[in-house]
Amino acid sequence: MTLPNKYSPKSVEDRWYAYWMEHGYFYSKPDHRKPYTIVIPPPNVTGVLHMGHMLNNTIQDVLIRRARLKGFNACWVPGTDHASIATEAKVVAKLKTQGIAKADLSREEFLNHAWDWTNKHGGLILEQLKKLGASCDWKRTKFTMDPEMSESVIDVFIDLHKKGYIYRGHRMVHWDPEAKTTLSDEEVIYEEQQSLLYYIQYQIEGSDDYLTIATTRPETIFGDTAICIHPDDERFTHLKGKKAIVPIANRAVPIIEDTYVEMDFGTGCLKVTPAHDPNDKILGDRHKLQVIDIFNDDATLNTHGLHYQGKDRFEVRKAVVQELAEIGALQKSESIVNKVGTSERTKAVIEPKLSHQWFLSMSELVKPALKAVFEDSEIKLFPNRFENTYKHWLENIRDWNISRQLWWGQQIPAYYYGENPDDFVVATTAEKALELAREKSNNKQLTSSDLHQDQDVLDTWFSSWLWPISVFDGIRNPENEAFKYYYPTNDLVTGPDILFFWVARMIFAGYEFAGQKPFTNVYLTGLVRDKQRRKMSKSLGNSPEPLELISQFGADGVRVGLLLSASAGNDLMFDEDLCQQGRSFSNKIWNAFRLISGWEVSEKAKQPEAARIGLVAYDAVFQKTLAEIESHFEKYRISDALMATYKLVWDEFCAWLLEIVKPAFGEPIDLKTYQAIISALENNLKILHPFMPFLTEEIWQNIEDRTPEQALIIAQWPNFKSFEASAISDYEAMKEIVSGIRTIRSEKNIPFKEAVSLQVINNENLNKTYNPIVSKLTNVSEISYTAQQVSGALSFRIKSNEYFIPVSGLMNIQEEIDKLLAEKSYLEGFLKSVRTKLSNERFVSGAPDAVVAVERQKEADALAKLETLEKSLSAIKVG
RNA sequence: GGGCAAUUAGCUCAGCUGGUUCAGAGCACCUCGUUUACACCGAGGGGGUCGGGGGUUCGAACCCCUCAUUGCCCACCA
Repeated sequence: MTLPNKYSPKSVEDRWYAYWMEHGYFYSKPDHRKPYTIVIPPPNVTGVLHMGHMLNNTIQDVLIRRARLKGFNACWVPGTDHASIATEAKVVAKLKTQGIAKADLSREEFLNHAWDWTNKHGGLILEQLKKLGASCDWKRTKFTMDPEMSESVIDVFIDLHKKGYIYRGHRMVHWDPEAKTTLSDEEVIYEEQQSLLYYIQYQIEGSDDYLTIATTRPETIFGDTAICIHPDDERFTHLKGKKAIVPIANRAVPIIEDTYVEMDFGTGCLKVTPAHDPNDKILGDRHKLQVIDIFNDDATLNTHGLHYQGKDRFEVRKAVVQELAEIGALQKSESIVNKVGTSERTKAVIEPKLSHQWFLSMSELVKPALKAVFEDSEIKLFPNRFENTYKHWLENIRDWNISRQLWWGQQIPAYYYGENPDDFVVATTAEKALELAREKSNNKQLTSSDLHQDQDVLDTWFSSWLWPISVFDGIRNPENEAFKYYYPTNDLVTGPDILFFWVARMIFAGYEFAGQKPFTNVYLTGLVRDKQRRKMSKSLGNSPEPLELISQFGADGVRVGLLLSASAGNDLMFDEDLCQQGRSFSNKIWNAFRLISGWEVSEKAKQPEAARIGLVAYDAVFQKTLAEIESHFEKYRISDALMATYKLVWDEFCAWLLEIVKPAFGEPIDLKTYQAIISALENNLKILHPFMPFLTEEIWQNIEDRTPEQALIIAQWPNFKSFEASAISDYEAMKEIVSGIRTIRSEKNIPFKEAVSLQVINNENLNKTYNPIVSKLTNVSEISYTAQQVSGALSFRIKSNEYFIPVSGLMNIQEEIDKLLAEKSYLEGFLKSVRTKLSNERFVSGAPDAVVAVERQKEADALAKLETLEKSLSAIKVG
């Protein structure tokens, strides 16, 4: 068998993915095993894979593959989200390029276009995930608008309405003038902006006097219905009970008094626009003010805007300022930093707007979600600092605006039958609604044409909050086998940006509709940024194309690269060098396999002693690492688990063990060693597999012919065995000796081929078992023991042991002396600090005995080593 | 304005209960090396007042106070 000296992922990855699919390893159905379940955070159905998805899904795949190897029935449910605002916006934009306006279409026609779009682009992202190696149970793929998923959403709406949690209200909500829909509080992002604060003069009715207000939104003067002053503000006592004239609009509005006004901000006078500011709305309610809405749905001005009718709000702002200046009503403007709400999806500046919307009362739903995290520890967040954020949000939660003025989504199952806003019923179908409506209205004559379904759809999150339940059909059919088996799921992996949108709400839904938590552990990943810490964005062009990265470095290389520096909750500064490292690692493993596979095996050859003891020691190191990896995973320290695996394979397996057992050139390897090495390699492949699925399966299948039942993906995780810690420490001491000899060879340019001999003063009574390894790795022909300093030799010291390598020819005595003196002075300093500590009575009496003993040991070691140094110095000077 | 977190080597980050894991890892860097798996390699090496200041303690990267810087979350000051 000849193998290329570089691992080429391209030829391997598709082949193994197809093999895994063909043999159904990803598919899960309930059985006697314990389940391990993850539901994917469903990406937007028309989205494309970005680096955030790569990170997020790599972590999920690592967890799933590991669980599979550990004997769990692993089930990773994939799917997509209909993302109402984003998808509807895309469809609207696409129609626009075809010259079709949404307004010209019926709801049904529009939805047909939207479904076409979804079917065309939908699921592309899931195909991309396959390139990454994601081992999802594709047979369970769900879409939040699948008929049964939508049905669950409607059922839940009706249930909550019955319980009295859902209500319809006339409220001030966040209006996105671009998407022409309301948004929930969470969908509004406040951004700091440099704005101008305008000082505008309003004439007092029936006088030449005027007052000045300060505002950042002069265009809303058309909606002014009062001026407000603080009742205690002595500057304005004379204005009480009077009226002011709104400039341009030339309307008189009352001057009201309210303690809400801050006397030191602006001028102390506030214009009140109840239709366009939440605070003004409260003031307006309190003082029974008129409400004048001046905007159309797209934030152009309506008839109240007079000659500005039909123009956009920002355009009008400039024009109004101009006009105010011309009529002498603009006193001044000054620069100010304020926060402006923008739409999370469209980035449009939000307009507060009064309208009828559907709300979900949160006060009851929140309770079990708080208890689950803070009392029962049923759910854990990683890293746990997010629990604070979670708590704060839950404790201050406000009712959830769940209606959206869109068509793409689940239409609200409310049917109106009368003039009154309360004349509606809620039902799964129009037929049932009619029945209910006849009952409620006491009007048996009502017909279906008298009923009108609410035109709005539900917030996308109102379907995705059911995801862990609804993917197993647990809403409609809670007794089904799959739901009972897989729910609650185990781990959720997602970004902190959707902690409120999604994670918290899934917890609400879990307790409310399934009576149980939806998952146990929430792993919150960081954001993937570029190496200058900037967010990845299309406009900056700093986001690498994931599939290109995969073709460049291999999926395994990219996975390793992403995971190496991604600790939970911390942002990841992505750098292609990381993928480079991942690819190098792939190649290293590949070449280790090449080496092993090239060996000729002899049944007659005897196992060398070096190989025998090397294998024993490696076994202990492997077990120790296995335990470490386990502990890292328990704490969700995935990058640490990977790093421990990386070092085990690269350093311990490749750099040490393989060098120890490697037969001489042209020589065969003995069967016993060979078998042990294969077994060690196989164990390594198992623990590597979650991180690097393709490469490991490739090597695994190359080691010998395997049946589908023997595939690595479903192999058994290595067993834990006890190991002797002392074996490891002796082995580590051996490494120090090897390193000491290599250093001398390197410093003195003694080539490896030239054998040297080693003489040892074994003060430490070091285990000689490892001598064969030392000899092999450093080409030491003979190791002998002595009690005397050796003259004419280069030396190094480990603890109080001294090692000599006699050299023929001249050696630089002064250099050796300097080296010894430097070591001596360092040691003296060290000894002094230890002794200072030990001579401190309070340390000796206060510190635990073990700590004091350690210090005394340090002192003894230092003294012993100093003694050997002194001897060497005098010996070398004499010599 | 309120809250949370971070600050350790050139970069990215560990450092868990204060003491043998105590100043570490990986990458990068420098020197050397065509040793029969791998230059996507090997051997060796340099590099940090643990953000500043104060305190507690026998002992502090770690606990407390304070200042600074950065990031995130929340909040209706026009």
